[in-house]
Amino acid sequence: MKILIVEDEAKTGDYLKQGLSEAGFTADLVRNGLDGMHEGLSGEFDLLILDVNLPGLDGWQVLKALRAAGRDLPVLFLTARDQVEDRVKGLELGADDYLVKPFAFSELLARVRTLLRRGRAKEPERLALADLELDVLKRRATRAGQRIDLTAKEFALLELFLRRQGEVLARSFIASQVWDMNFDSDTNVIEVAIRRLRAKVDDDFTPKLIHTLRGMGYVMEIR
Amino acid sequence: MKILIVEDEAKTGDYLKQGLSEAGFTADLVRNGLDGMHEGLSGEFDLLILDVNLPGLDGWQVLKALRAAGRDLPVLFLTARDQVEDRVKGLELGADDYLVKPFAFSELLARVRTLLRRGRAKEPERLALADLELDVLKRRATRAGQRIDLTAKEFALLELFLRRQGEVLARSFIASQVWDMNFDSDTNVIEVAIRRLRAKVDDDFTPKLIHTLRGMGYVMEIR
DNA sequence: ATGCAGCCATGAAAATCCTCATCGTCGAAG
DNA sequence: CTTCGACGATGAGGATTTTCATGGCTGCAT
Repeated sequence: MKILIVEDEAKTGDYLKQGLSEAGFTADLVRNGLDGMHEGLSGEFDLLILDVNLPGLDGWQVLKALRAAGRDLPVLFLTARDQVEDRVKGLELGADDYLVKPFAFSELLARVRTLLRRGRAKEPERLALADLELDVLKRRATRAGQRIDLTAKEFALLELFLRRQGEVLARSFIASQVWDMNFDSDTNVIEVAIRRLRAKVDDDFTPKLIHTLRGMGYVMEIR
Repeated sequence: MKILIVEDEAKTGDYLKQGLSEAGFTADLVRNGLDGMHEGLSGEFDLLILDVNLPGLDGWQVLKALRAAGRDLPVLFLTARDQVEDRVKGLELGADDYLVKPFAFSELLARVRTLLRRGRAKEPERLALADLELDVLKRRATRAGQRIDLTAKEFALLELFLRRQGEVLARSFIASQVWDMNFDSDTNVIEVAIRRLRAKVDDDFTPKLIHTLRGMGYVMEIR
């Protein structure tokens, strides 16, 4: 799989190239938008990692040019800060995912793999149950149309629940997914996290969606 | 490489066995101390992961029996809480490393790999510079004989500095090691972390050990 | 029916970590 | 030597996450 990286900052670019190579991809790096556009038009890449901030031709312009030329490869945007406008603009122009700098490399790798597997996303990825909705890309949740702000852990937990709705999730499973922890009952982080999530997602609404199954774990479903 | 896991709690045991198998090791699991001792005596394993809390024969007894029989394989202890006595007792009995539950699987994997690479530790692993000492196993730091409490990040940072003493560590490198982050200059977490570490390790002592190299990064050394 | 034990919920405090604004300092350039 | 700009230091504030203590509920045993 060939990946093109368009990134002007030397350290970040090298880091990405090396990391992706070590992960078994073929990665090429160019350091400005113009080269990025040319290479991207060549059609030999399966994925494009595109920094928004580039000298000269910026990321948006590169993306626009590629889409205009009918290039359909998946594009992962790198944005400098968590500016909602940036994200939305990128997604509208046809980016398939984005990542806010600074980010963990493992996170990037996960997204790259997802994009390569599923190709270009035609639909924004949305998860929902009853009137609760989660826009995974924009990292935004709403219930009954009301915007809900979530922290990182809350988001991870809710995403897990929504992806597994109707399934009973054991604490050990939740711990391994959300905390990367081998669960050993000497902490109640999970209960507390569930509490926080409930406060935001269930407390002021009906019907309740998060249910406790004594001795087993939790389920998300309509009752 | 064959690894023997002695763990009574089903979930934890299965989790470990599966995780280690997926990482390319051959892992066998037994659920009580007696079986653990017998399998351990068989001599066909390269590493032993041993829970302290076991019904019947506990982890310490198993370890003692193995060492008494002259078995020299590396042993990684799992302790339930961060009880200093437990750690010390385990290490005295001849454990080579320990891990406090709950733990991240990646952490376990890292330790397993270290142990398999270096074999039995004859010496407790200590890092030092001037009158600053760090006992990596006990996760304890002292300077001029005075005990210093460190948080997780502080510990990781200090360990990095001590392992690389005399080397100039660029921010991007520190970020990748301690934060698993792709560094992008829009945050000063590193400066802040250095500040906190200096407050504990350098502020009240002479000579200073952490030095700033403008435009390059930081070094730990005696000046 | 009553009591008990285990499990879970909950609020509050504490710890840790990150962000932000401001200030100081170093070094190059004039 | 002085000035300026960039880089780093620092303190305070805030957000998030974890720990802890307590109390309630459920289902089983008596």
